[in-house]
Order: sequence, then structure tokens, then C-alpha cells
Amino acid sequence: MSPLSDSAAPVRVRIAPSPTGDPHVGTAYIGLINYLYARQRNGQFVLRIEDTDRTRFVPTSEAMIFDSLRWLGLNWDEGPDVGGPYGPYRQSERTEIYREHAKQLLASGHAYRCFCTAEKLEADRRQQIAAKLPPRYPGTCRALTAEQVQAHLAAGDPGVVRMCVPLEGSTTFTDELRGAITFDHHNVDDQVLLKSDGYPTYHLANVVDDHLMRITDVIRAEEWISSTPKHVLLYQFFGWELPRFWHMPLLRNQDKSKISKRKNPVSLIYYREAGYLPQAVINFLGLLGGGMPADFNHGTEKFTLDEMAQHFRHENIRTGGPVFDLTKLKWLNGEYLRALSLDDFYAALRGTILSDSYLRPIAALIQTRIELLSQFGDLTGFLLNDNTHPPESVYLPKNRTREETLAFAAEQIIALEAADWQPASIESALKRLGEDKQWSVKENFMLVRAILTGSTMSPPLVESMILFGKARSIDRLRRFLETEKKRPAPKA
RNA sequence: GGCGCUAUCGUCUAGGGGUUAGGACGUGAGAUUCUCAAUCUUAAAACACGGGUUCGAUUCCCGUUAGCGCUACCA
Repeated sequence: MSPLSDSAAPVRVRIAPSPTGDPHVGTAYIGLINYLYARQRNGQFVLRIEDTDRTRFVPTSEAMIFDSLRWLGLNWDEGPDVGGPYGPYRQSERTEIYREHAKQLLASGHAYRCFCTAEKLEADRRQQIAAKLPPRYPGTCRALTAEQVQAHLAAGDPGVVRMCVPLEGSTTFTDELRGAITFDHHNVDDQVLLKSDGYPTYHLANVVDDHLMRITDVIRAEEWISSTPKHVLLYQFFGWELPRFWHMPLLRNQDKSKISKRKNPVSLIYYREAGYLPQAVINFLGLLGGGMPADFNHGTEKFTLDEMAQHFRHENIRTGGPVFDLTKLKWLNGEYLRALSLDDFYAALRGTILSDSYLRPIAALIQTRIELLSQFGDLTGFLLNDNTHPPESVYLPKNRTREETLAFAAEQIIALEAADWQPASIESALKRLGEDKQWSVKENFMLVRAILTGSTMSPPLVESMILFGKARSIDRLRRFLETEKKRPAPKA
């Protein structure tokens, strides 16, 4: 029986990334699983942008998400940029819909307005934690009379809308990979649905949109399991049919914690700029979780997106969280590189590290610094090589210990992560840190220079960092630290 | 702390009541090569622990432990 033969009911799935920064490798992973599911059942794959958090919103993020997912070949059938019958596909353009639905819940008694201040909530929480109780909203505003609510509203206090979770009973739902999961209602908080700024929280927007967009299968990361009872309750409050839930394992760092940028490159931008091929990345992602039959093509671990769409078995996905092993990804990438024709290989080079758009700005940087064209590589090697690890004699400032230097470098990474990749912000981020920690501008910048270029002599640092890119720069700093930490301190 | 999820080599995984527990990455050794890769051969390396059920459990059940996640007017 072919995997495609049981594809009776048309399905609709979605991924719903938040534009809060660089596109995340976890988004690509969940995107892949969703994409394959839709492809196998002749369904639709929807891309929805969940931009309801104004405080974390990053304007450039959405375009990067589009580019990265397309780079990987995960094309969507409906989305903000391609349209579709259930739009708009950007949640910030749907606020009126959420408000109406919140009103509906308010009217049916499944939600209530809450005017508790942040301070009160914080105090409640602290008390509960001190008393070793689970921190939960105590339900203070459930008892508000219509008059009290009116008074708050009249005074210009919009408050928030909370869902009214039943005090008794429990909610059980089926996870397609794990079976029945039950939560007692006293462990489910009265979640805020509508924030005081008028935007919905994830929980409301997600459920409303999934229903309105006719999503049949919610395939998302494991971290959502604990909030699924809230979502199930919302579907019930509205009287809507439940989708199927598939909770995928979380990608992990080497130490098994949820994958994070502190410990791994998680930006898809990084993988592209560092020279990974999309087919290698997508293949690797498909390996995690084990949805491909072990006997596929004589047990090979190499397969294409189309082959996955043909043979992947969602119900075979393992539920243990896989460690994201860059070593294996690199091996796979090498396999794909070697399999390219020379023409394709050269074209790949010309499209990335040897592209005009990369090389020309580098030329601008060194024109005044060389006397012979043949010296081009002398000053620019660090922009073309991957391994620039400097020896201690290069990176360690006079009068600084190795420990304090490495600790400071760690701070530099954090400061740079928070910076826009513009010359002014890089400079001010580093300078601010230097002032805080009593590092002179010279020591400070020289350390970054040493780590990034492997030398104390280089083209202008900040400009070089811009050319090299944020993702790769930070990755290089992080790899330097990791290697240094593993290296035993040299005996004096 | 509470709730939930998870548990096969270092890592990704296959398997399943009786197996020499298989493959891949990585690691070691060897071959090949002017070098380095690639390639080939080869080696070491795992069923978390304790109870059941059973003639027999790594596999099924329960517990423990550990890891992870959630516990926000973030997603």
C-alpha cells in the first residue's frame, strides 16, 4: 500500500512564525513536517504571520522568514505574500476579528474582564511561589459586577479579557503521536486572551485563526502541549470542531536543552551565509525524528524533499527530542557538495562566497591597503576562510587574565546579538559594554578583531563585521569561546 | 515547587517477548594517495534503574531516577 493511498480527506496545515528576529531553524523543522503532511494528502500548506507582540516585533523579520523558507523549498499555498481565500494572513491585520470573538466569549460567560494591575499580579505570584503553590491567576476579577466593569471602562482602563476555565473537571485531548493527554482544570490558568493594548494573545488568535482558516491538523512544537487544554476549551466555548494535534519533539542543544542561539546557530540566515546547501539542511531536518522508513533506498540517509513527500511517515516520528548535531549536518553538506557537477559547484561558490556582492565591498575595504593585486588575500583571508582561531599570544591583552578575557568575550557576544547590524549600533554596543566592564576601547575592539580575523592587524573592524554578517560573526565568536573553554588553561 | 512530555552506542536512529541489538555521523587503526580530503577495510561504543507479567524481557505494565517543556498582558 502506498503512503499516498490513505490520503482521503483533504487537509489544511499551517506554520505560524512570529517576526521577532532571524528566522529560526525550529520554524524550518516544523515547517518541513507540515509541508510534507500537506503534500502527502494533497492538502494546503498555509503560512500565517503571528505578529501580535508589538514589543518584540522586528520589521525586517517577515521578509527574512519568507526568503529562508523559500530557500529551503518549503513553498506555501496561502500566506501574506501570496494571498488566499482565508486572509488576511497577518494577525495584526485581523485584530477586529479577535475582538469580536472575545466579545462573544464575554457574552456567553466563557470570558471575563480583568483589571488587575501588573503589580498586583506580580505580588500574587510571589506570594503563591513563597507558599509553594503553583502561580495562577487567583480569579479576583471573576466576581466583578457589571457596574464595577463599567466603572473601570468609563475611567479609561481597558483591562484585559481572560478565559474562564471551569473550576472543576479536566480536559483530555489526543496527541496523534502520544495518545491521550489529560489536564485537570485546576492546573489550567485563566489565560489572558485579549491584552490591554487590544491585541490578542497567541491562544486566542491561534484558535480563532485555525478555525477560520479551516486548519485540520495543528502540527507544532512540543512546548505547546501544556497550553493545548486552553485551546481545546476555547474550541468548545465557541462550539467549534477540534483539529488534530501533533506535537513534534523540540530540537535540542548538545546539552539537551531546547535549542537556543546561545549554544547553537539557530538562524537560517547563518546556514545560508555559512555555505550550507538548502538540500542538505532540509535532508538533515528530515532525519531528526525519524519519519523516513529505515529501508528507504537501501537504508540511505540521503533523500530529497520530494522523496520525503513521497515516503515520510508522520506516525513514525519519534517523540524524544533530537540533538541538533552540526557535525552530521556538515558531513551531509559535504556529501551534497561532492555530488554537484563542477559547473554547479562553481555556480554555488559564485552565488555566495565568491559573488560580486560579497567580494566588491571587500575590495573597497582593502584598495588603499595593498600595493599589489596579488596581496588581495593577505588582508582578507578571514573573510574567505572558516577557521581563524587566534593563539593566546594574539587575542590576550597585556595585563588581562585569560579568564577575564574569555568572560568579557562572552559579554561581547551578548552585546552584539542585541545590536542591529549597523556600524553605529555595533560600535555603541561594544563601547557601552567596555565602559561597564572597564575595558578600554582599544582592548575591547582588539579582542573582537583577534577572534574574528585571527590577527591583530586587519581592515577596519566594524566594516569587516558588516561584510561578514551578523550570523557568521557571532557564530565565529561563539566557536572561539567554545574551543577555548575546552582547551585546558596553559601552564604558566 | 506544580503540571506535562520523554528515555537504545557520544550524537541521529532501526528493531522488537527468545537477535552476535542493525545502520549512519563522529572517534581509533589500517589500505590507497606526492600532501590533504575523498574512498575502501576494520575496531571500540547502547537497551537509565527497580519491581512486576512471563518459561523468557531491552521490548508489555507499574514505580523510581534523570532530562526537557510549560508555569507572562512572549510566542
